[in-house]
Amino acid sequence: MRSRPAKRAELADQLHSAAIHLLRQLRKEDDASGLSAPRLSALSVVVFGGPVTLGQLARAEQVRPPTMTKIVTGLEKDRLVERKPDPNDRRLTRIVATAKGQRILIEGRARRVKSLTDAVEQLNESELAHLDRGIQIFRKLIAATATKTPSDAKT
Amino acid sequence: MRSRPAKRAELADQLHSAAIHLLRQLRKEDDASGLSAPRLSALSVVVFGGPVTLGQLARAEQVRPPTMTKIVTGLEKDRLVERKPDPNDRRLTRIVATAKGQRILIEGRARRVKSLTDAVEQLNESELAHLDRGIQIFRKLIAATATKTPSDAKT
DNA sequence: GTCCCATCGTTAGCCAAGCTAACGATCTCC
DNA sequence: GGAGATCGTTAGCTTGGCTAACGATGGGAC
Repeated sequence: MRSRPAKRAELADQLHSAAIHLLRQLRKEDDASGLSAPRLSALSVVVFGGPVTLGQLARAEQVRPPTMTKIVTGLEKDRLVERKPDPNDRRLTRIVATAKGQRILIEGRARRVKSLTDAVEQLNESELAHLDRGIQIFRKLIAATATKTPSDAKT
Repeated sequence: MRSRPAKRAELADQLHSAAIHLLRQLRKEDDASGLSAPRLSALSVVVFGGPVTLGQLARAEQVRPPTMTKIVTGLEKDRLVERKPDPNDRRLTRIVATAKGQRILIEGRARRVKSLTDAVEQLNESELAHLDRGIQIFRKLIAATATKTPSDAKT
């Protein structure tokens, strides 16, 4: 009894669909925090990753520099981060989180995933363990797809 | 050794982050198929859900009617779906998939999740089983958050 | 039968987030 | 010191969200 061949593609598909619907769900929580998913994610990198350049941030978030410029500008308007010119290389822009940014990140993130957290609370021990293992695999998959140079097929 | 209390929030957070990065990854595959995630998802409902009204489609995809109008208009321009007036109730717009739409859905979906499928192929039996279980829980969580009336906190 | 209201989808107009192309400023290396 | 690389921004486009408002249709109440 080998692995059912069709099952793997199915799993990938289910994962895809699940991710879409999860994010749609969570987007509804954004109103309260005022922090969209991209901003929350970027702010998280800044808060935990210390001062980073805009380019590093763009690479970390896997978007193009102009996109990250917009996101950072938005965060800056809300006083959540600050741009600081690098004294050694003035082409670079160091981005640091403000105190408000650090506080809002924690609160906002918690609020955004509140309904998800609530749902997780309902799980029993066994389910929790399975979820844990599943997420590990999940993350591994994402790392794999990321390194698989997605658009190389054209080359 | 009880469940570590912090662990649950952490898991929710990891799941959130993982979903964001997965979708960012997959978005890169869109170029090839020309089908973005929202269009793919809506087309899927039309193809497998038979003729549906625009309102039903909007509810199924959890977006507002005007948003779905845009998405359907986009799909219609590409000849993937057609709008058909309902003969019994002329307020309604029945949306049906064209033959091309059905074909493209299968191909596009496969291509979009190709890198993910590839990654899944690399998993061993044990990992596959864990992923399977994890996804079941995952879907259960999403269903739970959906019914938990996300924005009721304001009421 | 004729209003009155509910329902449905669209239009108009806004915003966020993604992209490419092009540019100015800066650094580096020869 | 000049040439070319690197960095971030600007400009301009697309898609996909939203709300508000509207026209058309349907269904009852009277």
